[in-house]
Amino acid sequence: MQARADIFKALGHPARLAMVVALGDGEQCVCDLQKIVGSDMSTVSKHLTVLRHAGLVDADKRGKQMFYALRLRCAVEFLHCVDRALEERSHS
Amino acid sequence: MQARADIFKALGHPARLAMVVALGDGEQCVCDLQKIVGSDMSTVSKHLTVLRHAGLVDADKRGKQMFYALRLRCAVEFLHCVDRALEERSHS
DNA sequence: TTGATACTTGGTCATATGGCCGAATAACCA
DNA sequence: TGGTTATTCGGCCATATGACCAAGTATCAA
Repeated sequence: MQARADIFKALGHPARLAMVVALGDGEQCVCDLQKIVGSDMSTVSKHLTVLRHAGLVDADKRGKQMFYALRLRCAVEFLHCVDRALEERSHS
Repeated sequence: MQARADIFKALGHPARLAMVVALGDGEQCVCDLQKIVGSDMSTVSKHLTVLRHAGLVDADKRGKQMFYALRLRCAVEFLHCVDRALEERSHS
């Protein structure tokens, strides 16, 4: 149960979730992800470590850049359902 | 993004996730959920407040018991995908 | 081999989280 | 009314998290 919860926990931060959403469109380097979340690169890097440790993303170093790719695609689908729920809630 | 992350965050604790899984089979009172997670009832109650606040569960008081029910059914489906991923990982 | 770029790691610190305890509240029973 | 059960709320405290800065590592380019 802890391992399963760790996956949700990893997604439970706006910066990490935003990165996962971005990675849904394909791999990105840390520098691109940094532009998206807007925090210090060291902070972004630590967030990516969390995602990687949870098995949500894969890392691949090419040249001096590190490319991250989404591993758990179904996270994006669940997010659609979450968005629909938030949508409904905002209408009441 | 914060609202979306809050949903994942709410599921990001083993006790809360276990309760959500249990609620997947139908509503339960706090006393039943307490037996499942095994912590103090006040702790369980606070966890349920987190789940309720995230919109994951609904609460309904009947008599002296409070019944909680799962609202975001798709969480269970996503959990299946998570389990498959953990399964695969354990085989490597 | 010096310098610049792209990351990661370590340190520090404020804030958030999660646990239990004990007290309040609510509903029902005697 | 008084007692028991079910749940929530308010503290309190230890630990976890997240942010930044500064320093370290790796790769490429001049």
